[in-house]
Amino acid sequence: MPDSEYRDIRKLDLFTHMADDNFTSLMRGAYVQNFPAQIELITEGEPSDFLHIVISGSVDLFSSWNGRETSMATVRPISTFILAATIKDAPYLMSARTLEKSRIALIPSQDVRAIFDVDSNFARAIVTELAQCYRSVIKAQKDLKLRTSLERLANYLLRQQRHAGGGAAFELDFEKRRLASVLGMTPENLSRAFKGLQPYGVTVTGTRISIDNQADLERFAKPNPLIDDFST
Amino acid sequence: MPDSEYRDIRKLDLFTHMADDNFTSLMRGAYVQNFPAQIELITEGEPSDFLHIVISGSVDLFSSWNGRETSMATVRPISTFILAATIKDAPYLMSARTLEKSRIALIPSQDVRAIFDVDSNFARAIVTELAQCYRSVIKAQKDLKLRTSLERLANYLLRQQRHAGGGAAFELDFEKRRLASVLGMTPENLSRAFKGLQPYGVTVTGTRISIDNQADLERFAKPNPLIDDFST
DNA sequence: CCGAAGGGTTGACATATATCAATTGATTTG
DNA sequence: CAAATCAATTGATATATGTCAACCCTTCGG
Repeated sequence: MPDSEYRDIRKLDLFTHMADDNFTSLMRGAYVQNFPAQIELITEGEPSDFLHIVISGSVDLFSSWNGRETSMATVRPISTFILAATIKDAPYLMSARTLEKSRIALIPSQDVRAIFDVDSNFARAIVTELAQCYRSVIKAQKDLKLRTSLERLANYLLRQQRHAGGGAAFELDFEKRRLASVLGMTPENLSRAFKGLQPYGVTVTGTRISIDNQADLERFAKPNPLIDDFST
Repeated sequence: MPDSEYRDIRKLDLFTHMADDNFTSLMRGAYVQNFPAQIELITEGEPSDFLHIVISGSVDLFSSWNGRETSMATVRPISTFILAATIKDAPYLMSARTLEKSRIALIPSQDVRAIFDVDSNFARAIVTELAQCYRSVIKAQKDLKLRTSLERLANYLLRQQRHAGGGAAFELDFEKRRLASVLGMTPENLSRAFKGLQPYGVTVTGTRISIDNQADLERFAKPNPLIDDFST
């Protein structure tokens, strides 16, 4: 693993406070691999052998049941995924596939659990990370249960706008079909939802979104930090 | 706090492995209170001052947005709630109200965080608990996104049946209106959904459910451990 | 340049779900 | 007991969302 990647991983909240020895030992057992797009990295139901870290590219976490499939989240660099399964030594609840060419580090789960047992700084970091993940899913659940698809899209756009720097125009960082899945609707419906937001000053050109009337859209979307603010 | 309650709390996964001193010190700062039914214990958005433990009775965790409200979960004895907010020292994402006369222990959040910092067994237990909570919400999310309301009800009944011991007949442990909210539908729709399950051998009499044709219902519900098994 | 493939869009339609209003039935309360 | 509540149900209807098929448009490879 190149030194710069090593340092980038070390800087993750999860690893930054742990003892040097332990970090080194974790990394010794890890390996890094480049994957092409559309590769299924893990499959739900399988035992959780590795903690994954996305170094570059992006990964879609999705889930299937009875022939249906839904996108649960997208993981972007640099962050980990399936921490909970690793810690609990339980089967993956979600599958993961690369969305593009991606570089992924794999740390054997048993190493993570072993270091977790001896390094209390690491254990504490894991607590914070899991609490964060938990709260994110709760927010997603509130979004799903309390809002219509049009409201979900409107609030997604406002979040994405803020994430992109706050300007009136910005790019979607999803393919639309997957955005639809993330938002819990069909691609056809997403298309109509974009039209449904036109009266509130939303213009779409390909993946470029322009919010022409910020106040109007916000009045409709009614964003709420307890749902839309991912930092708390 | 009576001795028996003290011991019951001590036996919770969360507290069972921590040092005696630390547990005692946690409990010293705690207080226990009896609440009547329908009392709002906490309100979403408020700072998380206390970790709550339900000793008896039951508590509904719910959330509101734009005049709508939804039930997120029900907490039954003996377990804790809002651990994540306590740990992160972040605002509650959900409100909580007693469903019946309930006895609740309140542990100051800062005590929990302080002991968490010095007792690594406690920290580890918190990790396990949070990982469990996280996975439960992911399952709930899959349930919501991948299933129709009829399928959710069918699978809920199968889970509840198992929880009640596996017999063909059992009691709902929810008021129907709240079950509807938990399952993400209206009470009217729940009523119709019960009718919709009649062809699969489900009989409803008040809160009593009878599953007359187990195989039929399972064939329709297609239960899946990665969604319906709460123990993993 | 052509044609195939695939994402995106659109329209017509089907289904699922919510809403509203009215009624029933059980439970509580004076 | 009777009145008052409130949950549960039912029917009629509206709205939201999904499905299917067709088409458009871009991209990519021969």
